[in-house]
Amino acid sequence: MEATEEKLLELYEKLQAAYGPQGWWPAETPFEVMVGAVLTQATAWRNVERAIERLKAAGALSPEGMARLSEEELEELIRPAGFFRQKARRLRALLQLIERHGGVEGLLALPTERLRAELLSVPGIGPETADSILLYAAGRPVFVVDAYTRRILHRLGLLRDEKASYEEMQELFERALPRDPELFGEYHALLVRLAKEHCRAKPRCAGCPLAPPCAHSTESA
DNA sequence: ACCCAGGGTCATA
DNA sequence: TATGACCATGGG
Repeated sequence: MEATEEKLLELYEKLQAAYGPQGWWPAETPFEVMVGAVLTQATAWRNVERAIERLKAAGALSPEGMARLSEEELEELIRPAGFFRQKARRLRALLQLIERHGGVEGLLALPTERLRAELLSVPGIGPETADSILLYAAGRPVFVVDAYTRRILHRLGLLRDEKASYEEMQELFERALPRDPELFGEYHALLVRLAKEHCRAKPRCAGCPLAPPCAHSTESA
């Protein structure tokens, strides 16, 4: 096994030992995961929770319930999540994809590659949002890459070229790790946790579970 | 008052 | 291909 792959496994074990299970994705249904995946784009999860709660209270946290809303009503409900006009459009486009496949179950039953392509065809759903849905709603062994992932890999010196694409980084993880959706889900959540816990902590590296050089430090190793 | 969140799209060059 | 502007709310 290559050195990089071993380090990715080591990192996972360290994070897991430090933080334990993260229990992602916090949602009761696959549809709720999909909605949350759109709402959380460039948005603090706290604000997404408010929006989700409002949708739930309005009976709009199901495809049927959401379909009953006008675009303006949907906008108003999700307002706390920010970018609410864009996101209302994106949710409605996602809803149409779901309806075209006879419901959430039908859509999520598609083969992984096909499902990914269908999700990416929805305006406003990019690689990370699509993969979050594949992993956390459909339970597929797909690794979710985000800005934190790139930053941390870079700091740890695990990125060959600085300009690795999303898919290249994804392949890196998917090659290094056992193809287990449970593990992928925890790993991604742990990377987010690491960033949240310590990136803005003061003092900066207090309690960081990683050996120095600290993975999230902006200073070069 | 500034910075940034569990991104993605579109217009320029 | 590669930057920048834009979307918008809420907390540090």
